[in-house]
Amino acid sequence: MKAQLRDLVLQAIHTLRNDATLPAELAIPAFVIERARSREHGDFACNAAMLLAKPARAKPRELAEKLVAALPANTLVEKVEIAGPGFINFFLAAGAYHAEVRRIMAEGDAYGRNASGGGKTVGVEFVSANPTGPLHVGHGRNAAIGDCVARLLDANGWDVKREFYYNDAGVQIANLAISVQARARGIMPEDSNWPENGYRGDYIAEVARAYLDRESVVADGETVVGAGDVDDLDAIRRFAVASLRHEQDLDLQAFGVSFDTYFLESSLYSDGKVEETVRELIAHGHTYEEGGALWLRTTAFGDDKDRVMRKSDGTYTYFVPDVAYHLSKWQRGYGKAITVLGSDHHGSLARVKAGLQALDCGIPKGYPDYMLYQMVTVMKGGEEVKISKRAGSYVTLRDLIDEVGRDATRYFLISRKSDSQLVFDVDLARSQSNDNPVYYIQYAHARVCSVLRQAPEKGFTVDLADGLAHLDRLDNEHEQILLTELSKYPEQVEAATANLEPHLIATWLRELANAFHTYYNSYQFLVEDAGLRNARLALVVATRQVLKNGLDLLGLSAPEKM
RNA sequence: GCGCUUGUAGCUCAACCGGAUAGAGCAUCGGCCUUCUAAGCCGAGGGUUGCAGGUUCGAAUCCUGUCGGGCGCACCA
Repeated sequence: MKAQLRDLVLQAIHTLRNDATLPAELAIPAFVIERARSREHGDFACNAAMLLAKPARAKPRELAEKLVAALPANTLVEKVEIAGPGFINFFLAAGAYHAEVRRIMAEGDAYGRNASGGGKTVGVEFVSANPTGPLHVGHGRNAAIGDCVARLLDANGWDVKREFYYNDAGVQIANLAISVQARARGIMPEDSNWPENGYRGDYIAEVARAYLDRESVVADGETVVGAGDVDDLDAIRRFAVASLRHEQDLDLQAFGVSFDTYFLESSLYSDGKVEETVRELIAHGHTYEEGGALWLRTTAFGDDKDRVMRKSDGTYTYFVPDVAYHLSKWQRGYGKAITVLGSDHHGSLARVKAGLQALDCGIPKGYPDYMLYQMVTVMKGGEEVKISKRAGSYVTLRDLIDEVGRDATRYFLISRKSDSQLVFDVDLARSQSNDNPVYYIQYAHARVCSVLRQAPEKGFTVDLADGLAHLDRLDNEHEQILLTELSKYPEQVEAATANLEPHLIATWLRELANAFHTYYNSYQFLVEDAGLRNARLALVVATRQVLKNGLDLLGLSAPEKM
């Protein structure tokens, strides 16, 4: 709808330029067509006249008059008004909304999708937790954001690859192995000889027990059997990594999130990618030696200080494989890449981007896009919760899912802008039976299903084709509001994707559900008048379809009964 | 100290990258079930958008300053 109106205004501007009302050399300003905030202002508003006023040296309202006079005739628009400082307000014909309902019915699950991605490949990297423990709430927020963004990009016609990157060989993993070994030897976290930075959670004891019992565990397509030998630290490490990867997979499965690729940091070393990256950086002359270390001149690419690549002990700092990893994304054809990252890591953005630019291999300047999210605080009974028994020092994602359910957890974690801090109120999410917003939306879906179940019981056949032929019977205010709301969905999908703001979908779905519930409470759908009845049923079935499509974008279920 | 980010109703958050009278939920108060599920609907109160300037037809939004949160400033990951 927006695009059509934009075209009309553009044509009007051209007309005015041709008849010299506007200077011929005048640049076309970046005017917007936007949804009117209030119904008195019509359906859409355009600010073109106000933006043109100054360069054309005309009064905005007079210019608006001329623009309106120059608008080509169109069946979409019923009335145009000029208001306020010079807004051009469009009132759409009822037929424009009826056409949208027919489109929803015809396109079904595809309604709201678009092809703007052109089938190009985008890599979305998210979660990327090291296998040192169960996933925590922060990983949950990361997973919810990453998964929804992936779904959004898919709905915009991108070929989406979901990727999980993890470190399976670094300092933290060594620490994990030592912790499990200590547990296997019967040492407790309270004991004086417990390793200094050891992981203290109960899950470490479970891994140790499974290792000693020679259990087998499957992770990332491989089976690892516990060797049972307390002194074989390498075997312990392999078993522990597999165990925790397996555990994280169960967490992700419970959360409804899956990946196309699990990328191991160690593979960057074994495939020579790290060495290759270092060679390239040296070859392009952006490195220097100082104090026995090899430095990268990242300040030449916008970083605030140069970074060490190879320490004086000969090992690499973590940022080198990070650059190698993102290079690998580029080489694997991810023309666009999005990395979802906790904002506590934002310091690493500049240096990774700098590293990629220093490679001078055609990677675009802003590559990759980062989505940063702030920390999550969990509240329960008015107090902050910091501990879970299993993990010790943090609240696990699994705790939340078990306590408030998958849908509610996802909704709460996705419903706020990612760069603001999030308070997860367990009591609100759980008292959920009543207050939870996700139920409110799902209930609207279930209500439509219920109406359709009731129809035959009342002796009515549901004839949607007849309904579509009688959409002009929908003339009350609530129906108008609902029709308008439905037509916004494609715009919402576009906006949420363009700005990487999945919470917009969550917010908007609530508005759609509200429009439906209000309608439901004001009018009976199953009325005697067949034309009216079928028209109303067509409208609510279209509503159900859009609710379902939106819920699906957030990875939420659309129940038929509640 | 420097950098990133954030500040909107009592609480949790929106506001379509500058638009018209700043909107929802929770909480509070008051109404609506012999009619398709009351997990719902309707109404009321509640605001100097942290503060002070600036930019212009117009600012919660952009700029400057200032105050308060969060995070980061390693030859750690």
